[in-house]
Amino acid sequence: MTLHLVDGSGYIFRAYYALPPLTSPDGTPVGAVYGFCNMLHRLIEKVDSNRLLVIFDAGRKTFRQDIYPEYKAHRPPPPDDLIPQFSLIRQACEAFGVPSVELPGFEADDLLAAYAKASLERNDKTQIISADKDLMQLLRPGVTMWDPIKNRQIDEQVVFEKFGVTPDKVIDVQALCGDSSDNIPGVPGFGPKTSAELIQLFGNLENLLENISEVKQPRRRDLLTQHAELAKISKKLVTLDDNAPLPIAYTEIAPVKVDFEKRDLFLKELGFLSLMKRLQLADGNVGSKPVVYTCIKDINTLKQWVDQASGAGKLVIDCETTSLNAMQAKLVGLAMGIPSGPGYKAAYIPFAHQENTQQIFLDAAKVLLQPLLENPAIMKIGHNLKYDLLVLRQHGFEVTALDDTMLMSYVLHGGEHGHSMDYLALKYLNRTTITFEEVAGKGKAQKTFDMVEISAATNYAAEDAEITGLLCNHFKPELSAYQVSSVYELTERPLIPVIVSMEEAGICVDSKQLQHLGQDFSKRMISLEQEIYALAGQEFNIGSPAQLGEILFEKHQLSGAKKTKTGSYSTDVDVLEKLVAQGFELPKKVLEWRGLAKLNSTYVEGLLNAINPITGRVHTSYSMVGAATGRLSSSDPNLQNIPIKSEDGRKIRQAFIAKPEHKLVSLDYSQIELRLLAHFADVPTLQQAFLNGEDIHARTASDVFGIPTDQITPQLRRRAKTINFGILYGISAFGLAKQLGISNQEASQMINAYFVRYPGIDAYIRNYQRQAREQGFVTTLMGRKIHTPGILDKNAMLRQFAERQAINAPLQGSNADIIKRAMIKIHNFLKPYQTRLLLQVHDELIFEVPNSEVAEIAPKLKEIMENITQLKVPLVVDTGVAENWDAAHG
DNA sequence: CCTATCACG
DNA sequence: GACGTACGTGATAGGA
Repeated sequence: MTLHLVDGSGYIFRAYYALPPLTSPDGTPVGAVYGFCNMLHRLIEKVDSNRLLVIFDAGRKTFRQDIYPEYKAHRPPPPDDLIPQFSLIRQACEAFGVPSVELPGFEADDLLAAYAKASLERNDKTQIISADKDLMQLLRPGVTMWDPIKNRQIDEQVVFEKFGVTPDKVIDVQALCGDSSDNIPGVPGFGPKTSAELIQLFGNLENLLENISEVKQPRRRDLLTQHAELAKISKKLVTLDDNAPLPIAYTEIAPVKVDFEKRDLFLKELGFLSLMKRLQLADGNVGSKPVVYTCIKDINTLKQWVDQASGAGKLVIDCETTSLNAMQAKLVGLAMGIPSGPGYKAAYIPFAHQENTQQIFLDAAKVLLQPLLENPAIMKIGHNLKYDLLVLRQHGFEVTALDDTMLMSYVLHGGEHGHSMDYLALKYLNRTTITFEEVAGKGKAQKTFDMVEISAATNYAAEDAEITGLLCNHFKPELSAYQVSSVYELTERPLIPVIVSMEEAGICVDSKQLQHLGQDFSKRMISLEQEIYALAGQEFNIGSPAQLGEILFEKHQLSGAKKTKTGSYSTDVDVLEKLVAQGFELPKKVLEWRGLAKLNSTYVEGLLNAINPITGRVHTSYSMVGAATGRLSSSDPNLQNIPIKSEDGRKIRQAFIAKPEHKLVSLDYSQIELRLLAHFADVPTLQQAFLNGEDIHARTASDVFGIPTDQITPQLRRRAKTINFGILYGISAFGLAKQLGISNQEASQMINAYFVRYPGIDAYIRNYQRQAREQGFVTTLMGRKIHTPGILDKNAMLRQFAERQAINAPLQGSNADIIKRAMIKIHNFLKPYQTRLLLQVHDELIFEVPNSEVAEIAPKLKEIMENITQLKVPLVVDTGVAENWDAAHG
């Protein structure tokens, strides 16, 4: 039986800093206690029915201060609101049935060493649960260490990366290089590299000190001779005392046994009711055997699973790959789930793990799997199937008949919460899943999935397949119960293959042209920099808002300083433009510089880096659940925010080109959200204006300002345009005033005039806000529900935010519905043609059309888009055909 | 890792 | 009476 030794003090500080400062009903601070209970619970589940001992520091004074008074002397005392929590945390251990110890005069680390020794003497295994580097010296056969933060085993390899030596030499290295966090001196001037090198050569500190003369470098010899005593003291300080007396005898540490009643009483007293409920739900899992997943390593087993899937008529699939970028991901394995009893059984097929054990060849598996995947009678269930489909297509698979649990969650709960599998598993199935980070690590050391051990990969991947199946069972009946079947069946689900095709197609970017642009921008930035430094009277980092704010508002004492919410000076466009209006040259140059910096880093460099080396094109990734309103979002790279407004920006857009013998064709819905507003709010004047094909902003200017259309100046038209957009966003007089640079009063008068001239708008706003208050969501043209949590919040700010969302969401969301339906219809229409849909930018579709098809296709696409639905106003689509995107957009 | 800024509809 | 103040996204650089 393994003994698990927990570094309790480490846990306390981690819990304290990870959580906001909660208080119990009686006002005691309990944030750290809460976090500690959570961690303790996870530990108990992890160690199952093995032995667990939590070890704490007893106080600040230990034998080490007698050796060296400066030891840990510079550590600040614990925060005030943590002090009362120490004893509560010891009570928590007791309440959870976990023994804990501490010993005055010794650190927790010494007790850990002593218990590990006792365990070794009896040939038991010890698992230390801590990330503390000072404990790494204890590693040896039989003593292992687990980092609970990074969720990984700390083995010799990790220790070597940290100290440059094996665990048995760690204390010697620490003695030489010291430790600033514990205030251990070491040899001044020696860092980790030097120390490790010397210990490698001499074996240990004592041998090194006896043979100082053999050290080659004179400086090192001097330092060692001079500070030998400090090194010896340092070694004493870092060496853990495994002779510390054991407060609880080794044999009395019993396996963990939770007294649920006692635990719940404790949690209730501290006000942790939701935690208590969560633990109660998990209680059934403690000590129970985990579900066993199958690893499919031979063709015969695979055949059995394929046959069963065939019989069941449904199959959960989940691809494991080397990358989140589907176009570049290599397929490493495939998890399958098949209905079994009330749940699912699940298996994992490894194809390409680096591990040197038997795996199935992808081509062999393909023979069995392909008929299943392309069979329209067998539903393929997945979570974010768009990704799996794209990966599978790159490996020669075709997949039809889809059900996607992520999209089900999206249509049921859009705006309410996220749609990641881990989150949904916890919320709807009360299941805590293995996270990707748990199997692959995180940060720089993160492994790609092919480096993960097959056994761990099986547990992770098969669990995902099982969870996906269970989520499908959970959500599928709800779709009709909540009347979102049609959005799911007619919009979201059929959109999957459309997006797959778009992402796979990618778009041509002229890299030569981009490089030239980059050079031009860089040159201009350099000369601007010189001018800016001259104007500022010093050099500084122009890209740093902090430094710029300091120069403008402190050094040069310019007026108009505005603070951001963190208290630093704001230097955004609005602020700088105000300064420019006062006649200052510096902010003008900075704005120009910023524009170029943005274009260069985000677009020139960003796009050049995004060119796929194999296809030579740029493949964005669309998120189908990124925006609560039903819009798509685009990332890696984002192709929905390519510049268009500035002259320089348009040059970026010109670099998006059609392939040879093709044209880019852009079709965009003209004023679609205003048309939807005219439709929903039933405003006769607006509807008539759209029916007449009038300039809508001029019309508004005429109506609001009471001036005939032919006398509208560009200035008035601009104001009307701003108020039109303002209405779409849930306007306030303040917002409009700020946007137009007019007084609140003038803005208020404009809004009043708007409501008077356009009866229906006011009712529209009140209607949707009422729906949001009564039902918690608003509904779009095609029945999509967009949740507006916060609409009843007692915090006025949050509530008003939700009220504005309730105004905007039906418009933005209906726009999304319309263009998504158009995309689906067009995708099917285009099957016999070479024309491909490449991009979607919310109200615009961009196609790559062979020259020979342009004349026939362009009008047909326009017709499909305009007739997707019948509103009280016409939908109008503008078409542009050209070699590049800028020219095509018109 | 978070904040400020800025690109788009 | 005060407070904050237009909707929805994603990428980058700086700085703790």
